[in-house]
Amino acid sequence: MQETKAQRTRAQILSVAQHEASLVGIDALTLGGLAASCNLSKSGLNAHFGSKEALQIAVIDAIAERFRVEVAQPAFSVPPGLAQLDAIMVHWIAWSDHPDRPGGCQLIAASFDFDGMEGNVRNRLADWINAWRSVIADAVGRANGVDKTNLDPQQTSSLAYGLYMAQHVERLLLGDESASPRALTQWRRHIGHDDT
Amino acid sequence: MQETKAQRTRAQILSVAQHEASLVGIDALTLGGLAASCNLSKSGLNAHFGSKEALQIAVIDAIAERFRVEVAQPAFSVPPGLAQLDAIMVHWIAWSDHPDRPGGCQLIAASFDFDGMEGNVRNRLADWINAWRSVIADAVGRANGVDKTNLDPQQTSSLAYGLYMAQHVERLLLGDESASPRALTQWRRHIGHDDT
DNA sequence: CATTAAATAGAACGATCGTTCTTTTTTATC
DNA sequence: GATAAAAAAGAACGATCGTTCTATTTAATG
Repeated sequence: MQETKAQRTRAQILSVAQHEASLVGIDALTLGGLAASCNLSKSGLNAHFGSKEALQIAVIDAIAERFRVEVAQPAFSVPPGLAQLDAIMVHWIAWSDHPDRPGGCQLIAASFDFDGMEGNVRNRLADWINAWRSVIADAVGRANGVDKTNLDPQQTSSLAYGLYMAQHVERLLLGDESASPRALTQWRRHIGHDDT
Repeated sequence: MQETKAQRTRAQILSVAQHEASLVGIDALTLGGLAASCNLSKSGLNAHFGSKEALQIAVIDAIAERFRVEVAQPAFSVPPGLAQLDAIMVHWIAWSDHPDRPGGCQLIAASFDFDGMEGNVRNRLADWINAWRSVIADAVGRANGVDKTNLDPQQTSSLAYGLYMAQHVERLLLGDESASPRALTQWRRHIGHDDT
């Protein structure tokens, strides 16, 4: 057997942790609650990571990896241009709205929890946010070249994040089901992409 | 003496609580920590509110009242139109960037903490977010009449919130000092207001 | 299958949380 | 200034947190 028991258990913990983090936030995860959800003892679970901080970082990394598969890869299978910018937002919002994330995107929510903290978790999170920002900005730059547009990469990247966060709050705090399509409409208007 | 001691102490607690809430979040406030910052005992402080939940609601109300004075009133002293929309964002961002809020706007941060919860605190917060959204949307509607523009009130309100949140994260998590002016520039471009 | 190592359970720890109860101090009022 | 009321302090509570240590069970290996 190539895959050891520990690897399987660890993967299961991280899967459950991602689900719980969507509901309560990465910072509010507890070893005890997580252990109960995994039918593990608190110490048995902790043995896989060593500390809560290490667990949180592992959760962030697991989320980021899944994000790469579910959002980045599909979006960048579309050739550069406005259609790619459109695909980025489509898959990004689908990620936030996915049934596996009943409380929405964990990383965006964590941004507001950790912005006033210090430490490794905050730094790892900031690294990821920065990375995805850069990915979007680069896609905007390429779209300018391909489709002869003149979008500011920085500003467009900020706008993407803003629409994404607005959609999160409107949908989950205010219960506005039209928030997601509205964000997508707004994005398409800004980048000047006709969705037909 | 018109003002009783309890009223003064309560006001001081709420003032300190607003400051701490900016740093750690409304949900992470603790009676013990707050009491220490106010040179009060834990029970002495709690006697003013009765429970942590009541304290949190009082903090939200205190923030909302100060928001009304520092943001809404100045913005709506400008006559309706695009200049008023501009003033809304100027004062709103100044609120987020104010030295009294070293961790940024407490209500926006709380939106991501309480969106997965139930209870009175969440409801009070959602009420306030909805109210300010409506205020912006109404201002957009009036601007359309005054300045012959055709801005969608819902979408423009969402955009305002989005740019505001993007600015928060960029400035406080990523350390980007240009985030605030960039949000304002983006807002002016969208509403078509020339800042001269 | 026996042996060793890995994985997990269980118990206990110190710390901190919100809340409650009683006592003391301070404030307001006559 | 005496008196009653209000405000604050102090101690204790049960609960929950992350972490650590030891014992037990399970899995991997020769």
